Amino acid sequence: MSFDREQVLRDAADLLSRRATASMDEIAKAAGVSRATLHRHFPGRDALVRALGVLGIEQTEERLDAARIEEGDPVEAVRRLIAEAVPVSGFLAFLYGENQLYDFAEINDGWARIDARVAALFRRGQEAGAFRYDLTPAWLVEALYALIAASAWSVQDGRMARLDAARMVTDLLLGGMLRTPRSDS
Amino acid sequence: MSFDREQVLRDAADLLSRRATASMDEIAKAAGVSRATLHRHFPGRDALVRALGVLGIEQTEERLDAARIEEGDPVEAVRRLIAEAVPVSGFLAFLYGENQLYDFAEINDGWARIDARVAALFRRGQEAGAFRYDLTPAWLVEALYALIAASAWSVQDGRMARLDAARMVTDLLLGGMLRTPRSDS
DNA sequence: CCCGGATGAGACATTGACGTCTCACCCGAG
DNA sequence: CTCGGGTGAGACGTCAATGTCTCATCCGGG
Repeated sequence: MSFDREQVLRDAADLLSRRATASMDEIAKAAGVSRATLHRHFPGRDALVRALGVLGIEQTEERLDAARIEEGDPVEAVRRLIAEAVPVSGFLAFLYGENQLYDFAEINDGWARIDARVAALFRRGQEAGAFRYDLTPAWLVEALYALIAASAWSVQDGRMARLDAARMVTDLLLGGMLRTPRSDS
Repeated sequence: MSFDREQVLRDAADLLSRRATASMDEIAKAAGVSRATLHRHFPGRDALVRALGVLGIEQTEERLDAARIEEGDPVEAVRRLIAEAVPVSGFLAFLYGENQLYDFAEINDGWARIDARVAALFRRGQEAGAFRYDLTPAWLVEALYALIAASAWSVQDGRMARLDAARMVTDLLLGGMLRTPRSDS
């Protein structure tokens, strides 16, 4: 049995995003390793959470890059963003829910960078006249994370098919954000 | 100094919905009472959480009743629902985030009742042709809770004005749910 | 096959949070 | 003013989770 660091962190994120109170023993079990092994690789809860945060930020930023959210039509950019974000929704759910729990500068910085990029996309869409003006970019960012996290949990609980997650989030979020004659009234 | 049970529970819900790991000491401080007093009224964490859950379910059901979500135009019923839910968003955020943590039958039953009522409203809206067919009622219920919780946290963090919360949630959620020529394509 | 590194299981010490309790003080009613 | 109930502060005992460590076993490379 060898230690797959990334898979362990992924499993930990999934569990901790649902149960922040999970013990190290429970996390180890969920990840399929022994507590001693978990401890050898992450010497304490803080170290585990830091590693989770760092990897989550890294992967999310990679996905934002892959989605090229700064380019092209903002509506299509949001579609690409969600399509890229959903496979790392476990990490995003952890980061979104847990950034209140731990005060690590590098995670806060990373989260702020991601926030800024996503908010800039929403602002760009407003300036291009595609998105509603009356929903603030800050709220749209918050809503994006909340819906992605919710979709991750629905998939985890078997209430949504994994293949449907991106479409459900996209349709609901974009449907709400798009500027229409109705939304301008 | 007298003990305002409901205010203490409200403060506890606000804290616990953000930090499920908060200690009883931290909860007591957030509620402005001593740990001993908190303990006298809620003899342990379980008792506190049970009381939170029961009060949260009770108040949410009262709000659903007040919103009369089973009556009238489904679009207007969703508006009323959100307007009534936002003032208890702290409890809802707690219930939504924490029903994974504790296994109390009465809270689970209450949550299931609320879920069923809200899902029935979304189904009614679909049958009336007002809401999209391609977003499942289960997803819409999930999204509703996620957005209400997100709005509560935004208000708590000072990123949204309390007075804007209901409108932000309503506009985004309804905008995404309403059936339009575009959504039918 | 051998060897070395990694892992799992579990024993045991440590620790922070919790539970329990006491006492001084406060507050409101009579 | 007195009295009784409630509260805050804090001391102290308890305990589950964590940290530390050992040892047997496994696995992969040479």
